[in-house]
Amino acid sequence: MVKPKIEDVAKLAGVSPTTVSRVLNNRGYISEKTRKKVHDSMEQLNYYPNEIARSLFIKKTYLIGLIFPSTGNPFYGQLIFHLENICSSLGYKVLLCNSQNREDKERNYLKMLQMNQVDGIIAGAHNRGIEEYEIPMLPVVGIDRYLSNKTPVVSSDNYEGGQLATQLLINKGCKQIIHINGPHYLETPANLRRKAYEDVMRANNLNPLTYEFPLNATGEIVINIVKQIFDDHPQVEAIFASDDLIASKVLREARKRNINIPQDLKIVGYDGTETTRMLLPELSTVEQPIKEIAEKAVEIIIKQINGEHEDIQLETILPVKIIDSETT
Amino acid sequence: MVKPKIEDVAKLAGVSPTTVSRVLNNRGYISEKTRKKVHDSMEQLNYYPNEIARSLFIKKTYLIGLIFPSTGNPFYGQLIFHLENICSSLGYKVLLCNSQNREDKERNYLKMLQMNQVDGIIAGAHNRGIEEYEIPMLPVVGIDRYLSNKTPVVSSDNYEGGQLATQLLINKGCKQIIHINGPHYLETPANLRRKAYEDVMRANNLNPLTYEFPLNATGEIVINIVKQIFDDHPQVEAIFASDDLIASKVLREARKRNINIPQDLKIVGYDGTETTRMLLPELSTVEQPIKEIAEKAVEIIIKQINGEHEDIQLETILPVKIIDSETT
DNA sequence: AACAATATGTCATGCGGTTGACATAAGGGG
DNA sequence: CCCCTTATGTCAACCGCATGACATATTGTT
Repeated sequence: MVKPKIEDVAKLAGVSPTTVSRVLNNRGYISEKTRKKVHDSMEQLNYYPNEIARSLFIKKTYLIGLIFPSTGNPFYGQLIFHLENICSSLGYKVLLCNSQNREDKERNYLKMLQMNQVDGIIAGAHNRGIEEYEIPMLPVVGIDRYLSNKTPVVSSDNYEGGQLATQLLINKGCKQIIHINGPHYLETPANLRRKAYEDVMRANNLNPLTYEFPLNATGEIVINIVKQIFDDHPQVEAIFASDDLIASKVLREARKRNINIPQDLKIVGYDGTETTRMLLPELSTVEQPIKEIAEKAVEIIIKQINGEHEDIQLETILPVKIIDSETT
Repeated sequence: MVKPKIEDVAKLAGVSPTTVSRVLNNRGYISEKTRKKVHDSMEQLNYYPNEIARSLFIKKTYLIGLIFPSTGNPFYGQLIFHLENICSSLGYKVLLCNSQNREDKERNYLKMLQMNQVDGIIAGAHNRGIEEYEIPMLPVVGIDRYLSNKTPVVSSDNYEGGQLATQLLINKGCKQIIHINGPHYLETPANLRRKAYEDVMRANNLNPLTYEFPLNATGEIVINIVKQIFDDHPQVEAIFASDDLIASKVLREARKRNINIPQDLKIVGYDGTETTRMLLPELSTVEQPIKEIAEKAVEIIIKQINGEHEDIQLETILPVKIIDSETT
């Protein structure tokens, strides 16, 4: 029992292959009677049109490649969930790639996606020095990453997020506020969080101090930096971490050191994913509009795919929301 | 500038299309000189072999479909990460499907995957009454779900997990132990957690008591049930939740009620994902071997794809590990 | 009765790549 | 010098489906 093809359906229905194809694609004149006959035969044979063959002919796969560091990360997991969801509702399928922030992987995935003739790529991972994202004729959208100077980017308002977080802490009377961020050299809009923090600090005549952790930070590395911060600055009043996982480490370490939260130390994280909000609702954080980011990204990629290049803006920035919870 | 094809490469390299194909597939005799010429031409033209065309001919796509409720969930997010990772290392690509536990979605995805000629499907979502998983000629593996009585299943040792958790609580002197679980009617190996709990309770002359929450539980529903448990049984000594997210709600509510943990109330969750361990390391839990589950599942699907049906066992059960942390 | 609209069939071509059959040519070994 | 191995080319068929061109019926309309 091999897979049935159009020919088999036609034979069973007593019509010509062309007629079956016409039914499948709603082309030309088809009577209700034969339409039914054909559909019945397809069901009986358990026939499913071969999308591969179809794609080859129409030169379109309805496939979109997603390149992100890892679905295991709550932020990317939720983002990818929404991306897939929206794509699926529009008839697009999704090829998943976990780049793990590794340049070699990213390159290979890029190649693979092209070989598989994807209609577009949405990427939220990017190691410097991958110019390969400038792919002639292939729509690409970046999420929180500048992929090339022609690639549209969607991100939340990282600068505003940094402002909101820093201002909140200042408003609550903190002066010694430390920021923890990823590596500086990475050219991502997320760097704006740090810039906003530093700007706001200076505007308030306060000294900014940013600790950096290396990329691909393991939990170990992060906790070491957190410990170091507490050791270096025992009188720190607030810590603004550039993501919730780091913030949770800070929270953990502070509790271990019997520091009163929020009286003696205030903490603000970043992302506000469903998972974090569920597991750690007490954490104050800057919530990213993950679903809206996904919607925008898909909207733009579809526009590109459909050749509507006019009304595509290169940069889309969505508003964030600060959640003033129990750690502030 | 359309996409180059073999013919274009051949022309540029000054050889015949067949020769290019020979280079690509390492067939027949090829001199090092022409091999280089061909590769140079491919690079110059930015040529990538069209996998769609290739797939059509060789009747194999190297695609594997993944159907799970949501990448947003930490457990599935991590599981999918590993699945994709392993598949990718074996030359397989992954089509992602978020079924959201919805029967209609699941059916559509199943159809879609067949139309796209996937080589196999790994599914961890299953609504009762979908017999469509019995797909002739299409390898399928279930993770923690019985998909059909011929479909191999991989899961962690849910019974042992339930035993370990319950026994731990009993060993620590608890008598009033309540269990929270998903709906009973769902035929999943996870039901064994409940069975183990009830068995162990009875074996110790204790009364088991299981609270069920409906499927697709929103955070709201879960927190309501948790509140109800505390209202109904103020003197409860321990709660064993069938996943960490629920356990976190219990923990949260207990703190809100100023119940001392672990002195007055002990809590054990289930799953032990990286995210939970990071955000809520104090939570005692039963850790599933997520990576190993993924490895087994892929191993089995590949064996099926390669037609090695002999040494495939229908049920694979992997050991769990209890983490005795601060909530016990 | 003439004509348009509807309904279906036949046939050939192409999407991009693979493969087998067969031809041809150069070079090396005996 | 003959034969075998190596290296490459030509050609046609095929994978499953879409599509355009064209032919042929059967209806219904005026």
